[in-house]
Amino acid sequence: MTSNSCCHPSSAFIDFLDVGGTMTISQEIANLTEDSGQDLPEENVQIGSIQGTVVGLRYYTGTVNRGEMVSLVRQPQNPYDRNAVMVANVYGSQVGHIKKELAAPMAYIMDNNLARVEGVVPYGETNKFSMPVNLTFWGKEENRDAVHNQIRRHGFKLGTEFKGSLIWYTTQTSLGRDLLGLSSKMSAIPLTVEELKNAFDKLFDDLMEDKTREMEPAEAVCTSLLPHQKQALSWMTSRENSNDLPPFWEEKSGLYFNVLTNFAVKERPEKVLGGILADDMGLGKTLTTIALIVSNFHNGKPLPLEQSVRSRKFDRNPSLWVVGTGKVPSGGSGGSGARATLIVCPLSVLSNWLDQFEQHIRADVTLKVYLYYGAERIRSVKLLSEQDVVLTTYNVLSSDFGNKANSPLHKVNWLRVVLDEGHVIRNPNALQSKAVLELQSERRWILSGTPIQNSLKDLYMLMSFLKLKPFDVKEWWSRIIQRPVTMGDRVGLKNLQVLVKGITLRRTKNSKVAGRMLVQLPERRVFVQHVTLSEDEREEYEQVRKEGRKVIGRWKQCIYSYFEEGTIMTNYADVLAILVRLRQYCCHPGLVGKYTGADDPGTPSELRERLINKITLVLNSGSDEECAICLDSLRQPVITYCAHVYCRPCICEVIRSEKQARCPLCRAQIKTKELVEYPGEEMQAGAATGENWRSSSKVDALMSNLLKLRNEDPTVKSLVVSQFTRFMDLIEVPLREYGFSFTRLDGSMAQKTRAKAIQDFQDSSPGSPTIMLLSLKAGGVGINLTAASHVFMMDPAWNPAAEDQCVDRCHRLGQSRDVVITKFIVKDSVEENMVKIQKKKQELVDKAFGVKKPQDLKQARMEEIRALMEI
DNA sequence: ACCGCCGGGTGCC
DNA sequence: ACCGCCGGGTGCC
Repeated sequence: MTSNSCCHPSSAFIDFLDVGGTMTISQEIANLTEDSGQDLPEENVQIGSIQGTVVGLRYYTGTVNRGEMVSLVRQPQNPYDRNAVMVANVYGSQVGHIKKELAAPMAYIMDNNLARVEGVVPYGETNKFSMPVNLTFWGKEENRDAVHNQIRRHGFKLGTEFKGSLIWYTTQTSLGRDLLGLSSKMSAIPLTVEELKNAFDKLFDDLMEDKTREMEPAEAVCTSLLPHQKQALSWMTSRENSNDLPPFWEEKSGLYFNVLTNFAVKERPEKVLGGILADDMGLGKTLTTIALIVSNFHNGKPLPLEQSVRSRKFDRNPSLWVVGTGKVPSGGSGGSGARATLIVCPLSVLSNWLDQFEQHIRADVTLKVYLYYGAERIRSVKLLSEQDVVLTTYNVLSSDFGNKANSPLHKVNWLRVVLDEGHVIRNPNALQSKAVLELQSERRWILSGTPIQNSLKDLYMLMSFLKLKPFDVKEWWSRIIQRPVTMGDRVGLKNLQVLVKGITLRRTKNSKVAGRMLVQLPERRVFVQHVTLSEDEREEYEQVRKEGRKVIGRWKQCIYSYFEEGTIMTNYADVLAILVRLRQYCCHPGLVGKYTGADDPGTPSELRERLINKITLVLNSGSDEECAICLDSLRQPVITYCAHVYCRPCICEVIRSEKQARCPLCRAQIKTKELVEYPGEEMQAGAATGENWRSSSKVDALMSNLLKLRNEDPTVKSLVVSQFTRFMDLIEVPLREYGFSFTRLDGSMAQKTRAKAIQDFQDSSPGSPTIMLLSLKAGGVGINLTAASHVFMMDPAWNPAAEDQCVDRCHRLGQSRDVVITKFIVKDSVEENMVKIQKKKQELVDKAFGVKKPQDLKQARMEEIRALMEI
């Protein structure tokens, strides 16, 4: 028998998808040093099993069924025995305790994280005083001996399976075995990596059976819905009005029974009203949601709205944004009386929601929309409850939640909570995730174009938000879905598919309705324009390249031979620093700041200098870095000693809320006084946008394109995209000089200015800006820039997906012209190297999964770094 | 608990 | 009998 650790597909290969994802540099660096998670099969093998006894049944109310899964919880504070191990059922009710003799070694194993213990009660469910429990130990291979020894020292012995249980339990599926706590070594042949990848790809591909019924929106919606939007509306409405039991629950002789855990309760499990709308970007999730809000109030009736002869007064500035007159009709709200829908979204799409409400709701009806945002927001539970819609951001929500005493959003009983770009709550440790879980609502929706970012772990948070019992508790999610699936268990995968299918609607741009494409988008054509540096530029570039090679040469040896994690991280950051300089030279020599070479971090002041270098690098990389806590653009950026960058308020909140605060990205200990601030721009070399401005080959190439375009058709609008905001500063000079009207959007802009910039650009009246300077990641997804039909990519990004997403902002629903994309690449430079890496990443994503094990994953990362160093 | 364990009652065959 | 045996009281951690 081979060991479990050798050939099972692991979640690592799913994580590896991230190469095509949208990682920021600091996340990339963090990933190099991080272990790849806790649930890799290598760390999650079956160490052994033993039958134990649950005692003290008569003192507790929790009951179990034959074959039911139970959880084991340490009770170190138990006054009778500090080794106490409590046994609880799926709803968390205590069933009893593990008999103390066995609890003693279990306590040691659990407290020292040698293994996780899972229990299943095989029979004896009606016993009065005690019952057997099959215990299975899961943990890292390296802990196997320690666990076995510990058990043996107390006079027990771990076996590999339970004897006799199969006599009455005939299910031959691996799930059946799992329910008994049996070894899954006996399971059917596990899925191969390819099969699992395929299954994963298809996870959200719904065949649309039962989901093709259409529904007309309420009259208050003045936009006519496309067929697929009517289908989504119909499906969402039926999800909200459903009386069905949640997935995997059945009614059996007056009891409600969960077929996966064998758990039964008298009370009907709470209905899960809502789900995941996972349509591709541009299919109109926002419009569909607006239609849902006004079309499906209580009892399947439309939201009662007053008609008004007055035309709508539209004013963006006041925080109270009421469409029409302000009176709330009293009648018509049946049931609980909950009225308001809360929409939580990233800052970048806030204005889009307002636009869409204005655009799609008839001007003569009264829809109360309150923008709960900004310092002036009114924290009144009453006011919020009386709205039809309350719009807010993840930041506002978590910042209110942070001040526990005063979070009005958490005191309202919402009719509906909608999480836009809901995948941002994928990290359960983030404050905003916790804040979102605490919201009280009858119905819950997640809107997301990318419901699974990189692994199953992300899905857990979504289940948790939807309150899909028992998957809202980590242990049950892991036992029933995550672990079986990552170990290639077919039944586990089947369950996952049933689960996802029941609550998700996903269509892609390529989906078909009755044989026709959902949406026919205009073409998009990509041209690469090679730029040759002038002699002067080439000379400077070569100078910097030589310096860089010298620095890199110094570490190459230690990287090529094996490497210490710490060294590799700092070196990787330094390699990136050198590369940023070269990339800047390719764009414009005026971009390049002074490079302060980094040697060993010795004294704190040197460390400090290194950290300042690093944060400067991150912020100037032009990638509009996100804070990993709020997942929004960095505000008051600070860097930790472990070299991770966050917003100061976010990380301070983390430090405040935990006794032993740890870095959310790498779990290193962090302290407020060790945070290093970004010193600001003053140490930058002046970008020379003033009198001594000079052009560059790339700027010349851009300008000649723009001028030619204006000659051909003066109404054509273009996006000029760069990762370097200071490059955008430089480009502004010739744009002005040649009389272009332009606007600008970058990560540093406040919400108001952003919205204004987008609005101005989208405006088609004569004299409106024809060019938008756009920083690659500004604002994230969701922004609508369909006025543009040309995109100029000034500098290549590490990540091809980031470029695609950027193009998607104009190549989406509403675009009437073909979209032409021009990518500038400097010949014989780091940029060509980057294009190669882009291609490699894309290949990996496409055919993917040649990589299974974390070692290979690390190897792949190393290959990438090596490739990067070939400058 | 139709057990094990405890401790009091008891004591030839 | 400083034992064995009996049978009642009792019972998670």
